[in-house]
Amino acid sequence: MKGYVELLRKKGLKVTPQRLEIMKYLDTHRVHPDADNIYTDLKKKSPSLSRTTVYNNLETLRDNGIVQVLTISGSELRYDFMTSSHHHFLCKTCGDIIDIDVRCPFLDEMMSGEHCIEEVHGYFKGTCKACKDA
Amino acid sequence: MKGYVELLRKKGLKVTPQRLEIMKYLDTHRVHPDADNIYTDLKKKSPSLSRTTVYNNLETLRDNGIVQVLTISGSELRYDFMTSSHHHFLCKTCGDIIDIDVRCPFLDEMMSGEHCIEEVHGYFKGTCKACKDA
DNA sequence: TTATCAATATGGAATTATTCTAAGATGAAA
DNA sequence: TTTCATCTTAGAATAATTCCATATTGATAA
Repeated sequence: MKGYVELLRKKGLKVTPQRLEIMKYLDTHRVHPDADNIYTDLKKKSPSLSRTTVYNNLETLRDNGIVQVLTISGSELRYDFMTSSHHHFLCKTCGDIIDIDVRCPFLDEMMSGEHCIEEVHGYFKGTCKACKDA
Repeated sequence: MKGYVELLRKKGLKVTPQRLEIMKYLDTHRVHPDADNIYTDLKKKSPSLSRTTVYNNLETLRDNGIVQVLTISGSELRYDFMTSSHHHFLCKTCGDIIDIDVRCPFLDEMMSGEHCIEEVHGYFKGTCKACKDA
C-alpha cells in the first residue's frame, strides 16, 4: 500500500481510502475490469462507495498516467494499471482481454512522425487459444 | 452504385435503398463517421429513414466485412469503409481520426501466434500536426 | 407477372455506460 | 486546529445503442 501512497503524492494527488482501494484493485486484478466491475467488487467491502467516485478516480488516475484506458471492447471502457508498453488481444468468444508483449519497429517510426503521439494501442481481436481448442 | 450492388449480392445480402445509401455514404465520407452522423445526414434526403435501420445495416455490413468498426474514441463507434489494412490516429484536440499507413513486421509475427486473429487495430492518440502548430 | 416469405425497415420504448449536479465530508498545508 | 481546495456521495440526466412489435419489401419461383 505504501507504493500507492507515494505514487499519489508524487503526482500531487490527495490520498483517500477510495483512491487507494481502486489502485490496489487494478494492481491486483490484471484482467482489465470495467468501472462497474471495480464498483461492484469494492462496494462489498465499502458499502458507502459511490459509483461516481469510481468514475472520478479512474479519470484522475488516467489523467496522471497511473492507469490506462482500453477502448478495445467498444461498449465499455476497460482499465489497466499502467505498466510497461504492451498490447491487447480480445477474444470475441469468451470476452477475455489478454496482454500481448510488444517489440515493433513500426512504433518507433510512428513516434518520430509529424503528429505528437501520447498513446499507442494495439488491439487484436479474434478467438483465443482456449476457445479455439474447446 | 453498381459496385455496391455487386458487393451485396456477392455476400448474399438483399439490396435495399437504405443499405446502398449507407454504403455510398461511408465510401464517400472517409472521415470515420459515427452512426448518428450517418443517420442525420442521410435523413435529410430520406426523411423516413430510421435510426435503427442505420444501426442494423452497420452491423450487417460489419458482419460481412464490408465496413470496419473503430473503437478508438471510447464514447461512440466509428465506421470505416473496408479497404486495405491501415491504422488510425485520434487527435485529442480536434477529434479528427487520421488514417495511418502500415508496414509492421510485428503484425506478421502476431498473426502466426497461438490465437486466431481476425482483426488488427493500431490506435495512436495525441495531438495532430495542425493542432500542434496552431 | 404475381404470389410468397424471409429479410429488412420503422418508430418508439428500454437499456446501459457514463456524466452531471449540488451538497456534504475530508486530507493536508499553514 | 483551522481552513479550504479537493474529494465523495446519491441521484438525476444524458447519450449511444439495443430491443421490440409491426409493417414493408426484395428476390425467388410458380
